[in-house]
Amino acid sequence: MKLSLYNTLTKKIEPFEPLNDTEVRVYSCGPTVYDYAHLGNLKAFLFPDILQRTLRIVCGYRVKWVMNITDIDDKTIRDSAIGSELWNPAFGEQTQNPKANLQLLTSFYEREFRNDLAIIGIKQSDISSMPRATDFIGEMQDLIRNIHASGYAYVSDGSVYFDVAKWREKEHYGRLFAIDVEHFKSGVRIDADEYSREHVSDFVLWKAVKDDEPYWDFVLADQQLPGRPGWHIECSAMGHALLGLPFDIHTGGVDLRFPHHEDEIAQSKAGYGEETAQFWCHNEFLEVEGKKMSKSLGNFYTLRDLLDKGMDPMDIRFSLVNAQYGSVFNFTEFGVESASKARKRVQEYIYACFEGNSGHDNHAEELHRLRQDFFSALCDDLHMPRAIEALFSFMKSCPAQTLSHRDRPAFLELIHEINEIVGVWVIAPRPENNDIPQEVQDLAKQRWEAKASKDFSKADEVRKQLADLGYVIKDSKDSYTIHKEE
RNA sequence: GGUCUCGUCGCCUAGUGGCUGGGCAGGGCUCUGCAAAAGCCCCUACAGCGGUUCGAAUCCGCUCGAGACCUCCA
Repeated sequence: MKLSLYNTLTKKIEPFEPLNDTEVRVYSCGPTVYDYAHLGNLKAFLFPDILQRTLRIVCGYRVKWVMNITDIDDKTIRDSAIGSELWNPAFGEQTQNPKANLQLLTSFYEREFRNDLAIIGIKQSDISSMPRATDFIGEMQDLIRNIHASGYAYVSDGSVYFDVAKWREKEHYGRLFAIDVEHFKSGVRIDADEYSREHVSDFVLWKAVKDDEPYWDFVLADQQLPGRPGWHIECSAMGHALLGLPFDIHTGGVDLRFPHHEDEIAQSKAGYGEETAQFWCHNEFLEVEGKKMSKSLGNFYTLRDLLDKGMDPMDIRFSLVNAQYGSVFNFTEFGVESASKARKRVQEYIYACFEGNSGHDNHAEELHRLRQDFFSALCDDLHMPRAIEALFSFMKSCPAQTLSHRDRPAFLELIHEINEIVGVWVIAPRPENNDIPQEVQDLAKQRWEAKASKDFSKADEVRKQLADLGYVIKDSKDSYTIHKEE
């Protein structure tokens, strides 16, 4: 099946065709590792996860997915600086060497980030590489030299800037984001990693070293320019080095359209003479309980915050994934509960397909329609809500007990494929209560026997004992299950 | 103030000129000593006001309301 995607370059949903026939190359702007991943990060990384899974499973492409790790920027420097209140002993002992301190902080958060990815079901094995910016300083310097040689960069006070005004004489600047030319201030230089679009200005490619900050030696046209890279240059260099330009799809949050991605396009074109990517795809932000997530509103959640609240990471994944990436998503606790119930219903259906007797209805047609509807919804700009709807509609019209011995394996095969993308279910028979202590299992058995012999006071007494041990018994018609109390 | 998006059943999310979308909550039933779980059934909405049309939640206009960006954020 062919995928269509909204392309920020053209502001249209366009059919996707790979640039070469060996593999689809995807670059995702990854995290700046100065803190734990928050909900918004998760949404931003679940989007390319669903994208690459769809490209592989539904479209049948080989995919090369690169997600960078930004381990050098204003914030990582600030938080790792000597005297920083944000220094956490878990990073290790702070040294007198700024570069070593930076590395201690970023490697800590990078480990945590990789762990968080695993927790929400983004597989390390699906990501072909997660390059660190600091491992590509040489490539960035080469790129800056190229840009300088082609006349679009100049040196000022030991820093190197991109000459946007000059670039605009030749190329369209503002391809991803409508830049207000009225506010364009020619020759104004911006040193910070981020800046207001009201002050579109020359952005920094290389920042001159400051006291007590990490730096790398750099020679540009016989000038010694010790310093460190600007924010935008890393993605240009790593995308070029690892995927080659132009590659197929570049993803990131909507906030990155400008200036980050706009500048990436300009740099790469100026330095490499190539377009960056044929598709630029941006995920919308999420809100929490109807409000923008922010530290000041107190609704700012990291993944670990949510796990501490007792949420199941698979419910969080399902909740976030069951939304179209391009729409603002309202994350609520009730929404996670809803997602949890819905997810369990599907899981019950799957278990039921392994249990009991087969029905006699022929659901081949509905199965075919489910396959068609689910995957075509995904192929329409990753429209997951519509895809999931197809699954529930199927379950409604075809209860598990009615599936014939032929339909059951067919359904399981299909749900397995679906799960290769959604990734929140277990396609296997209901697990035995293996992790339940023997003592608890014995008590549960005693209760069942007492109940069978109509000794209800004994049965209730044993149930009480089990409750004290933290276990709940759920009876069905002719058996029971033991659950650990949450 | 500027730019933009959006208002769909109690809540969340689809749809998009005609055919009662899905999930959660809620109600009923089945099962059951009780409880829980599970399953089945029910629950006819599209902010308001005009207009276009044989027909609009879906197109156009206005009004009201909400949110986002413009400031660090994915």
